[in-house]
Amino acid sequence: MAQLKLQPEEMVQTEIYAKFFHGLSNPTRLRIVEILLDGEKNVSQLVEATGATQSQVSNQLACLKWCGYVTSRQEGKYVLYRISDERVRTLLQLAKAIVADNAEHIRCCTRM
Amino acid sequence: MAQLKLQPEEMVQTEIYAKFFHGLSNPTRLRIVEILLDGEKNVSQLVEATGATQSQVSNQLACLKWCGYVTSRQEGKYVLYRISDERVRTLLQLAKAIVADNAEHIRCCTRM
DNA sequence: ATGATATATTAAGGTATCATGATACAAGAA
DNA sequence: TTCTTGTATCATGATACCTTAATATATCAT
Repeated sequence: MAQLKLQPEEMVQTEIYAKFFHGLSNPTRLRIVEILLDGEKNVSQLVEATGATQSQVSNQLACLKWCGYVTSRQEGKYVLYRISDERVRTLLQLAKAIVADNAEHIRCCTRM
Repeated sequence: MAQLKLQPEEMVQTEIYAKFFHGLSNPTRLRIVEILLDGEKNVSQLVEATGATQSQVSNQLACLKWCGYVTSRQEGKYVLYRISDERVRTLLQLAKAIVADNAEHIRCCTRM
């Protein structure tokens, strides 16, 4: 039996944090976050900037929103997304700094 | 067609960072990292502390090692693991701080 | 109202990841 | 050597995740 998804009530702290990190574990989602760190964007702009499909972007934005990385507001027919917490910028910078000395290692990882 | 794993050469920066975050996206792996932040441990101690199987712990340690989170050294018949970069502690603290105001949101996330 | 554009949601299929169990490897003791 | 303990690897099966395509919803213009 593989990993069984827990019900919200039985999810403990560690699982919540793991889920939070999972938010940044997908290249498309991470790219979206990076782009939004440059400023508020609507979905079409994100589609353009990422090269992903509209459906993909919308779905990943939903994930990011659930995880608390982004918030959105409607403006006319557009929906504008932005980073909800400036500390996300620091988080990414820190991760990049840590990765810096290990990039080649991670690149070659075949275990996940 | 779902996600196709890229060859190391064609993996770009964003994918490397995503992979790095993926390292912390599994509860068992994250727990191991948290435990190791308390000090060097051997595999058996980690099995004991996490409640996971030996196989599971070894496998996840391999992932964490590839990602550069931990390093290991042999000492007699034991293999001791430790956090390879103290900044990982900061990374976790920062993540927890960001999550703090969004825990309930993340807990209920059904999109991933 | 209808049509056009922007975004969200859903279902289906394929791939990646994970847990399990078995097995292999390594080091020390007898 | 064999036995024991500690650790790593591998194959299998099950679940989770991602992508795609279709469809639904929303807003604005006509």
